[in-house]
Amino acid sequence: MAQLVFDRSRFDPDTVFQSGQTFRFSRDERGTWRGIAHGTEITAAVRGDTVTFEADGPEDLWRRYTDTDRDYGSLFPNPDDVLASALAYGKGLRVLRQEPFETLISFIISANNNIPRISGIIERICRTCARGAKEAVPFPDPGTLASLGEADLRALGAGYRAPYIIESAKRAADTDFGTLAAVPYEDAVQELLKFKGVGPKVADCIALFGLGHAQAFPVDVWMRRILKNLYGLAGSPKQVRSFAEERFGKHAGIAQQYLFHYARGTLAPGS
DNA sequence: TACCAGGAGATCC
DNA sequence: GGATCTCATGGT
Repeated sequence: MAQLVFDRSRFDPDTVFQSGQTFRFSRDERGTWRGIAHGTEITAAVRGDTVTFEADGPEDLWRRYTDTDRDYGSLFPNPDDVLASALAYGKGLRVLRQEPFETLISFIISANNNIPRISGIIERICRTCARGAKEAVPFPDPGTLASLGEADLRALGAGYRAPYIIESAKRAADTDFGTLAAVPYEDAVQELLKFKGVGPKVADCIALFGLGHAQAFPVDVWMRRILKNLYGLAGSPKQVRSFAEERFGKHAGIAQQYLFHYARGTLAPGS
């Protein structure tokens, strides 16, 4: 059993697990978070300013998963006013390093969808693939998921994304995600775009959350919202990405996660 | 009822 | 290359 103890300013489960990058965690009455990642059950208990993170497996895996060895403060030495506010607002937020296949399918489901529904669909998929009554069920491997029928996935609420999920699961079975994590960001995105249901935004989410490409900058409705309202920039997703690359540098994706969280917490929907 | 949600595919030019 | 329409589903 690996046990990691953090100050809440370094890893805050209340922020990380509600930030829309993972969909498999929930909080109990006592404030303890439970979920599953890399096929392993995780608990993260909050007591005052101390966070105790526990999971089976090597400590290295969970240090990498939580991205807690990296000093985010040093990544943005001279943030502009907006980013400075977002960094302060999201104190304790981290960009998780998740399983590529789970990230791929989760963000295919995320397209034109909302976070509570995404979580529900994923949970039902995991439960269906597990066929058991265990409390926590892992995310299925590509072969198991691909063996579900399109009708099965529609019955679980996936809607028109059902065929995308099956096709992409089949393709993932023949994909070496380790290689995609090692090649340059642009090359990884080109490869990810070959999956059905993966466009520019979803490809960036997979590159950032699943492959560790910190320069990936997913542009969604919230990002366009914050760039329009707080930066006065109303351009296409492509223009927004080039602005982000210039403004936030090679760790733009980490800035993006803070800006996303900040926008959802402070800006009005539809603004 | 119409609109929205961490968009993408298909089809148009 | 960009503009436009449609795509399930559940919540407001």
